[in-house]
Amino acid sequence: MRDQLSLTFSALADPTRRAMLDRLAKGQANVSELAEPFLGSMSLPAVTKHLKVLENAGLITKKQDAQRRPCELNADALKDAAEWMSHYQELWEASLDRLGDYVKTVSAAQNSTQPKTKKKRKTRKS
Amino acid sequence: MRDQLSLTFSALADPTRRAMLDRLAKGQANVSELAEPFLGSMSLPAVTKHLKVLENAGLITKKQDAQRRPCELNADALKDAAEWMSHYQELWEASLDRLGDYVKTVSAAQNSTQPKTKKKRKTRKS
DNA sequence: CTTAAGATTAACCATATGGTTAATTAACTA
DNA sequence: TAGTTAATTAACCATATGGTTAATCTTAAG
Repeated sequence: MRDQLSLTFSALADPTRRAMLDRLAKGQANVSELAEPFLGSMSLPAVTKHLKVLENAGLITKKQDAQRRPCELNADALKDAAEWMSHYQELWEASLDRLGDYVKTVSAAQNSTQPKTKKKRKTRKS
Repeated sequence: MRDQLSLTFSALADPTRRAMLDRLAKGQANVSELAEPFLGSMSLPAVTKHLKVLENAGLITKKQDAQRRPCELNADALKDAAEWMSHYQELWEASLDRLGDYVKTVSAAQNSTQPKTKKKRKTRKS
């Protein structure tokens, strides 16, 4: 998955890895600390692999402290992904507006004695 | 990949699919229209599969118009993912602030040694 | 009725992903 | 030195992903 944006989204596409980032958002943690919530459901090498994915995506960095590997979140690596998504924000906000309009319309219709009927129109021609 | 957030991020983790969403952000398009930019590099069934991924993630919907399948963006499906990422925004802004502080520090140091030099201009963002 | 257009499905293949257990490395500790 | 702790690497396995070609389906157009 060559491009950076794909690497980022791919790294986020796993609940274990997102939980690890959530944990790191509260501060540094070494591997066994990060692993602790998951050791009931997966092994330590599996955790190592997840951390490798996050590291390759640039979302975390590992330091060294004796045998420990304190991991640190690099929230900056989320910026490009967030920016990509922000281009769509106006679109989903627009759809929320349309929902709001619909709610208003229904509400108005209920209040009126002669509700306006909406014609259903078959729209041709994209 | 059971949970919705993973489905969404996973769907976004491919440049072809992101390009398709970008196209759909400009309005409806049927499958062959969406496929057109990629037919030099992949077959139509491959396009169908990508669209299936987007559809399963709820990011697009397909209608029917004779043999055509006009696809529509559902930007709303990005909201949860965007919200998840927004929790990290303050963190990367904090790191930018630290960068800003660093730049100021360096700049101040330069000004003290070379009082008449112009301030360094920060590189623009896209 | 036959053919063409638009798209999907089926069958298949190579590689990636997410997990395992066992072995190994690295650094502290008794 | 021997043992323990923290983490990684190796080898392996099952399933998912992203692609292919060939066949199929559906609807429109001759």
